Amino acid sequence: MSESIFDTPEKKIIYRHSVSHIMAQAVKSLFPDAKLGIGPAIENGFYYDFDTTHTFTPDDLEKIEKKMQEIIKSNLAFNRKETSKEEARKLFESRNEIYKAELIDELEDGVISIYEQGDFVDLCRGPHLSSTGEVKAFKLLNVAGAYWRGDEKRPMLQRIYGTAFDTKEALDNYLKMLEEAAKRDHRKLGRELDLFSVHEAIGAGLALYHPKGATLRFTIENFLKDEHLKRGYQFVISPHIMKSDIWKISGHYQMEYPMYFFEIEGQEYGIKPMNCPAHILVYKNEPRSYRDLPMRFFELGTVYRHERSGVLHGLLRVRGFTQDDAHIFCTPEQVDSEIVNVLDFAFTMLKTFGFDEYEIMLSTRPEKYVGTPENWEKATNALKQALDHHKINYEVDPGEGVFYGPKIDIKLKDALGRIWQGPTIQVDFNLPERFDMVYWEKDNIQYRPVMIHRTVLGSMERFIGVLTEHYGGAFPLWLSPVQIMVIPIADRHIDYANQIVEKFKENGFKVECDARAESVNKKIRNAQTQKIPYMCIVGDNEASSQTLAVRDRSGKDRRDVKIDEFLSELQKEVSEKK
RNA sequence: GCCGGUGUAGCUCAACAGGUAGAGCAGCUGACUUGUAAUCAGCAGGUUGUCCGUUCAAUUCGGAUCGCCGGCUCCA
Repeated sequence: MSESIFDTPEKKIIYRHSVSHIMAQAVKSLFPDAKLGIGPAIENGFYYDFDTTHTFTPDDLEKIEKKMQEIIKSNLAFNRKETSKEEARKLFESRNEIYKAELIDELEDGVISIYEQGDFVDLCRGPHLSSTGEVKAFKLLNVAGAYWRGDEKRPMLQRIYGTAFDTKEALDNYLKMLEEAAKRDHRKLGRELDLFSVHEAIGAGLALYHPKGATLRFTIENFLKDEHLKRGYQFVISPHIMKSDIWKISGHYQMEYPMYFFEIEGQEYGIKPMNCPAHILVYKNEPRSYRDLPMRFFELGTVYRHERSGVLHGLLRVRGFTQDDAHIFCTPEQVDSEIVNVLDFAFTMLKTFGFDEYEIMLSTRPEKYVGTPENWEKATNALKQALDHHKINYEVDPGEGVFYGPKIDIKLKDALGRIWQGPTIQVDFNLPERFDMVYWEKDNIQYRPVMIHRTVLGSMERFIGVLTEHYGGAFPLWLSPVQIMVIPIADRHIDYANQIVEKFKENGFKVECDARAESVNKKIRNAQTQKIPYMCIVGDNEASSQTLAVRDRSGKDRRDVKIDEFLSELQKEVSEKK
């Protein structure tokens, strides 16, 4: 056993949870009317929810921090007490803690533990530190609204977030890490690297790709298309608007899916939020035999969804986005192998793009569902087996499947560790039914095909956003929108620089020439801040010997490099996608 | 959508307690022709997000609205 109070994940939780109690005590002493919500430890910190008529300001956070310091200084013991449910209820009701009383009501009968430090009492399972004086370093970070019990129909409380460490240095390092992460924010890099923009005049959640952003996207899309062809997918293309009739068949209309609707000559149309109905109609366009299956239809399908204004976030959450969408129609027997293949596809893609950190969730049958329990069981098992087949660690998210089928979600992290859903594999029993899809078996009987919805990147927008943060804007050569910057030292070297540029272009590289009448230092600095992988600086030496001076973005500098040798190096690097 | 914050030049930021806006970078012009992270000088650039209100006077105060930021809820 270690003496440290902060060296395992469990101990960190105890420590931070204790700090959240100290914060709650401080808040109660400064704002006695504040009612307590819940106050758990979370990854990298803690929070506590309060219901009070006072609105917390940044100044308040400082005051609360001061109070917390006092509490820590007075080294109050955390005392555990056990009591009955009724006693506990009485206690918290007498203190006007209606939220705690509600929590107690939902606890099972029996012993209930409460924790006290000084005059502060909290319903809590514990455990805690032994006394407040053990806390060495903490900081309150921000205040945000949060619905009581995460239910938007219930009151909104004020949540104060904070973090705590066992040393001042560790706290400072964490705060510094947050600052560094903010520099990798794709919204900041998107502007600095001239990748994309959003405009109030165009609308929230609607991104414009600039030439460099579009180049990056095309590179990814071209690669995606090739990979899909290799894996037996066929391309389809569908329109952006479709009559409401089809959204009634699919059910989006009745379930009030957040779509945009409008009218043309008295006929109502909806802008597609999904591509599936179109793909289904391609399938249904003629009779299908078991010999045709599986059919895999792929589309870079641009969809629009009315996302609520408060959820929009750079490229990571937008209202118009392009999914790398495909629908696989197969026989029940083919489901297993199709899922294995899709998972393999998704992981191969993530690996290619350098992602090694992601979370995988298997979402099972929700309360409201269509299809038979047997089919759900079968599909869920197919998903499980595919995960096991790839020896993948995953978590089960019980009841979080879509109403039409279970799914596997792969979640990617942004620079700050926030989680965004990327690739998804969903088994669907609903739409084949609603659209009355069939195929003819050997026995000349019609059967219902199984449908699998899947993306391997998620959406181009979200993927590019996460990818930008992942690389901090320094994309590997094959993805870089500008791969090489040629920098002539003086005007007399521009001709040679242009020859070099042509040579690179002929070989399929994305190259620019900085022929401005600026200093070499400035041009290098510029290319450097643009995170361009290679700079070719050319002056008298290079022009006379037909060579290059190559500087890479790590700052390494090589002289007298032969052009053809450099070209083949570049080609190798691109083909390796490193 | 909800809670809180915020909105000044293309970008990053100034402008004491209301007195009608300033810098650096970027841009343009000129000079310099440069050897591995910012050459110098000049010029230009804003009805302070928008609308309404309070006031002799609003970037500054109040309201509404739009956008953005942090959360919550919801999702690729």
